[in-house]
Amino acid sequence: MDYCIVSEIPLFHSIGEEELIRIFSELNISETRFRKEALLAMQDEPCNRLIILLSGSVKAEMIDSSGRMIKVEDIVAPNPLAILFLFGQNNRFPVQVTAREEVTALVIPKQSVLRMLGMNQTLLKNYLDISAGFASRLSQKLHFMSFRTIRQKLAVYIMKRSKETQSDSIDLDKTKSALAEYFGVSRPSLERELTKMQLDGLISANKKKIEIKDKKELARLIHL
Amino acid sequence: MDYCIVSEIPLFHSIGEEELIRIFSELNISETRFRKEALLAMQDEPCNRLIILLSGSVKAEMIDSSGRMIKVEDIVAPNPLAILFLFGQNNRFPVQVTAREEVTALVIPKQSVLRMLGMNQTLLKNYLDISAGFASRLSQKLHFMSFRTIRQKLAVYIMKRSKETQSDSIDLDKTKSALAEYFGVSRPSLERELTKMQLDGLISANKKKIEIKDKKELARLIHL
DNA sequence: CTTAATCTGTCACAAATGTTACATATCGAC
DNA sequence: GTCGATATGTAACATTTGTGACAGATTAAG
Repeated sequence: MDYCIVSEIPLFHSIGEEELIRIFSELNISETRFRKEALLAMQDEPCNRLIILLSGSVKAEMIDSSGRMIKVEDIVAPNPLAILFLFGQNNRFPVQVTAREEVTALVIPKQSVLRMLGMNQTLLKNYLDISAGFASRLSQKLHFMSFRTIRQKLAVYIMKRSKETQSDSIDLDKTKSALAEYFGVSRPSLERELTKMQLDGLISANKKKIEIKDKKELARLIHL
Repeated sequence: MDYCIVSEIPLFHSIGEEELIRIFSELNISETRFRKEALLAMQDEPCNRLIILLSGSVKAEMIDSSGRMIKVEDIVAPNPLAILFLFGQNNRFPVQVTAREEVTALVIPKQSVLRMLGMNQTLLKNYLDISAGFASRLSQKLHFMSFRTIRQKLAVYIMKRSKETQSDSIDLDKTKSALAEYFGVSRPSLERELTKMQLDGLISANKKKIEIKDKKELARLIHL
């Protein structure tokens, strides 16, 4: 295994090469390759190993018993998957994970993860930081979902993106269909609201670019 | 501090008295008392300590800048609070935490938590298990919110409660107003849907008691 | 460049939900 | 019990959102 690649993994940040080799040598860690469309984990399967992507990307989906899929998230290297659900009482994968392309991944059994975290304080801190990051995004999404109207959700989304890029003009990274899905609303409804907001002079939207025209009103929308 | 009380705390489960005393003696841990309505943590305040309730209970609320409150959760002793957000980059309390009654709590600085987790494998496992439990509930609530219609949400809620009590008849513990708030819908809309579901023969609702009449159809609603 | 697939913008219409209002019922303090 | 506060049940009406459909635009593959 290549130290250059492994040291890029957030979980192993700031850990020296010798220390890393020592840790790896003591544990049962394997590198596995998955083809496109291969299953890395099935929904409801016991979550007994940590999977960290080394290259490629996967999609996580929820399947209900009627077979309908709900896309949950995309995960790209070098991130871990389902790190929040590795431990716990009845820990099962909440989603099905499929390779979107050729994927290589590190697979570490749960027991080894536990030992590993006890071996190195920095590693432990990394693990906790990464977990907190995921938890924070989960919680943010929940907060986001609590906004009632599409207009409010758009306001939140636009203001957040604008803050991130320090600009009154934002570029959509996802397609509008994906955005509608993320919002949990239908695509035409999202389009309609974008159009209305443009008519109302709140924003100016063109293709994948949105410009903020009335920051005050957008802020007001969010705060009730 | 009393070992009997401390050993009831999930985080310290299965840890012997001497070991616990050793751990506590090395760390900076304090016991604090809060009066009713006292603030244990403010929203957006840096989350630099772990707070574990020893007795009493608190409520966690989100406040937007218009002052509107969204009740998030009640936490009772002997549970920890905001354990998921203790670490991470820009870790702040996502909610405001207020004592619902007289409360005593263990307060452990973040650095001490880190050291503590490195000192004892069982403690580490407990911590990770507890975190996973919270993450799992968060994820479940998100899944719950993703159901579109009020009827679906009611179906999920009723079926879940029915499973918990092993009975086709459930009692509401909250008022219907509170339930509506939890669902993120208006009270009259919730009432209307309950009435409709009764007319459709799915349930029979009276005061705070709901009986399941058509389990098959309720299950179908959930799975699309 | 051509073609097929996907994404985008826009309708008209249906369905779900919110709002406001009011009457009644229930609960708690006294 | 009385009384005020809160919870419940219901209605008419307004608003928001979903659905299905369509044509044009954009993108990716060949």
